[in-house]
Amino acid sequence: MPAGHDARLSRRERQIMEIIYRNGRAAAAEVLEALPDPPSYSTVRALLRILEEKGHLRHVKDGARYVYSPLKARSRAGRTALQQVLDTFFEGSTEKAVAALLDLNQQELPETELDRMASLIEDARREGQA
Amino acid sequence: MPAGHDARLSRRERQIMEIIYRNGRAAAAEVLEALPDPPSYSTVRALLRILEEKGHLRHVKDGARYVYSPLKARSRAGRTALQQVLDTFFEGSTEKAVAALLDLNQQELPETELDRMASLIEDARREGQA
DNA sequence: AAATAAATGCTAATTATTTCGCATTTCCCC
DNA sequence: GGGGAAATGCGAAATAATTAGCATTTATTT
Repeated sequence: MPAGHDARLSRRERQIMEIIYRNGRAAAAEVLEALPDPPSYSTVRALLRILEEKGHLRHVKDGARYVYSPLKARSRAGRTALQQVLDTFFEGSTEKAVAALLDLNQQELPETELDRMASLIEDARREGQA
Repeated sequence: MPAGHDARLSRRERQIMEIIYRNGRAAAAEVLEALPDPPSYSTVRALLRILEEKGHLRHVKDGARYVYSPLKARSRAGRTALQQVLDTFFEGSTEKAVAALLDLNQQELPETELDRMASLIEDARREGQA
């Protein structure tokens, strides 16, 4: 299995998967609305069908329409994606990635969140000693 | 501009960009070696040419061969990629992303690195107050 | 300087992706 | 339960991506 969420996805397929992970789930109309350079409704539906065939999505009926959600849990997909970014851009260094992450939202991090992150690091310290 | 490093890249293009970001720079033969489901040498060269035309890569000559490197600095590309992962999988929450990051390399984080990360958080705290 | 080795340039073909239209089904409301 | 609205299913055309071959250029070695 290669890198990324799934390196084998095509451009549109990946765009759609990202939209659905963001929303948690979505119907064709919502995906269409969120797509850059949006194609037709038919096109979106075709891609959703393909993604389902490939085993990346499933759907449930909600009235007349299909609501799609990812087969792979967001948390697991997120870990995979993070690992990929870590290896590609940060030489596998957790520290460098954390530094970049803190830099992203520089001014908007509330005290309480900083506190919790400090706790996370203390937890990791104790884990390491165990 | 859409998400990811560049959401408009095709599957192979993205694979190649990731390899070059990982290595810093690479010639065709090295890219070929690192590609999953490796195509022919000609194919790799064609894609490198395309990526250069599109403005993602540049090359310098090293003896007979071209050595390619990204036009966009790795640090900047890394920030963009992180932001994308943050928004797609962690609801934009820095805290959740940091937690996942610490979880990835659970047992392998040396004390000194944990110390430095704790300092980073303290720095962010001071920045926030400034 | 010639021969060899190793790289690139370009063109053309195959394959995959992306796209949309139209027929059909499903739901919802009166 | 009939009519309208809104969804899906399917098939097939157009576009984009991927691939490889062969001619040529560039470097290296003897």
